[in-house]
Amino acid sequence: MNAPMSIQSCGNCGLSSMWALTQLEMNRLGGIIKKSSPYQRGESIFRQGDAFSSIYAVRAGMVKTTVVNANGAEQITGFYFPGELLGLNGLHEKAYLGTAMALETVSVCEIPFAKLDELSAMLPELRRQLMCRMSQEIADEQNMMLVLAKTSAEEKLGSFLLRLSHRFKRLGFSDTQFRLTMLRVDIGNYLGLAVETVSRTLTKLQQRSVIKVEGKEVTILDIAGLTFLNSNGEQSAKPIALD
Amino acid sequence: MNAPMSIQSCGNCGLSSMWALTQLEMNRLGGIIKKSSPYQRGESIFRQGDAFSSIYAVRAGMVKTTVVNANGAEQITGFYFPGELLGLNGLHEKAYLGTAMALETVSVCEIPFAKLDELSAMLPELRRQLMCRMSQEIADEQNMMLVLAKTSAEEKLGSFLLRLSHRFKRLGFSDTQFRLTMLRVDIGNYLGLAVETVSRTLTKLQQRSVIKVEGKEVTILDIAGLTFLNSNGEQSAKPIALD
DNA sequence: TGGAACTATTGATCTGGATCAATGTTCTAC
DNA sequence: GTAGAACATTGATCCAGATCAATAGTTCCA
Repeated sequence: MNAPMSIQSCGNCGLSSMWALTQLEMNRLGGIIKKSSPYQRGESIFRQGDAFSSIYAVRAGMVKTTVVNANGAEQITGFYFPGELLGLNGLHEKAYLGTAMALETVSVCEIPFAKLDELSAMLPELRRQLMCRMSQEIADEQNMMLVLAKTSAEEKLGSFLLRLSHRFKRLGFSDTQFRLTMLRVDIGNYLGLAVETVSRTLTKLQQRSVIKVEGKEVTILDIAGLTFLNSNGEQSAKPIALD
Repeated sequence: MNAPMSIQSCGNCGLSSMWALTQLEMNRLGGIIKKSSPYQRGESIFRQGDAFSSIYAVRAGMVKTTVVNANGAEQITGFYFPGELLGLNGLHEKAYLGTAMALETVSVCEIPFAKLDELSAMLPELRRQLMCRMSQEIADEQNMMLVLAKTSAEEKLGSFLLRLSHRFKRLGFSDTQFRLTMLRVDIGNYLGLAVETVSRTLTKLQQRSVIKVEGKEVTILDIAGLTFLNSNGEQSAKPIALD
């Protein structure tokens, strides 16, 4: 069983399966969705400051979102998988608060928000799904805040790998063997660690036979070991919280 | 000009002014809102794991939300001011993902979510406001992630104080003099710092005449100095991002 | 196919903040 | 009021991870 070279979702924007909409609802939604041509690695889907008009559903490939922080440096705010929504944080500002950039060849569905809003008045399930997605995004970020606030480099990387694992599984891929689409420097940036620390920590976990790392390919050998990590590299009593 | 002993919002749950609804909409919304008796310090409004049924609008006083993390320790996920909404992260799980606890005497409005959802089908502006609030919550948390991921103790505390300052201002209070309702240990927990570091950093900022601290009362003396902090305690070129 | 730029790993050193410890201060309840 | 508990500050020490530096491996394109 090989890890995929890149992740692809199936169906209409990956929404049909994940949104649990009726056929009628899907058809109506389909009517407002625009499929755009694929983005190549490094291309941006929208940019910080652009006027907000649409949210985007990732169809295939991975996307990172970044903001330019106080010092003019780029800070990564998230990685997005197929089926996930981009741009949900721009509603209230009428502008995108960050830049969404393809990490590999990516295709997305553009969903004009005004139309989605109209439609959601008529389709209760769509409205609920949309709110649930936003709720999930809030919950997910709170989870990430926990990781950032409390943990050692090992815990941060452990949680990071577990989160990726869960999301790959949700997409129907192996949850024990997958590809780190993003660069080491991106991981460090996201987790608040120096690249060197990311590298060293991956090596350390490999030496302890918790994971195997070959370039971008990662295999989780001991998921319990990864789950029960604590700041001393010892086993802790309870798993690291997820989702 | 004295700092308030506790913050109180005016109007119907503080929603009328902040939600920009028509009188009709407010009346309809008012019909489904329950006002509960005040909570005393330390009392919880809802608890992690409770079945999700309502969101809550803070009317008066400050609230903290916490989750129990992997090690059984309590981790603070946010502080909430009057006018802000609690429980938005529970939608998709049908359960509250954390505990909301009063930091002082607090009153809230309970808004049953099922009814709010129904109503939002009919009232476009209400629907939009609700989504905007969720969007804002997402944006706010991303901002917090930036603080947690990148910054030194000084930057973290600087950003924290600035965020508080902005929110007090939004409520119509002084943005340069206010009361830290939460304990030092809460601040440390929230920011991923030891209590001792919080204390030392506040002292350091005071010695540099950026702020004045007297117990829970804080005065911002040099808002630019606080804004332009970077990890060296030097001035950086651009302000720390907010909201 | 070569080499320039980018990416990753590993080593050596330094430092900011955690931790441990002691003391001071502010609440709260009786 | 006062005692005890809870909270906050300050000092001393130590270590995880940042930073600096060198090298090795990859990718990309001319």
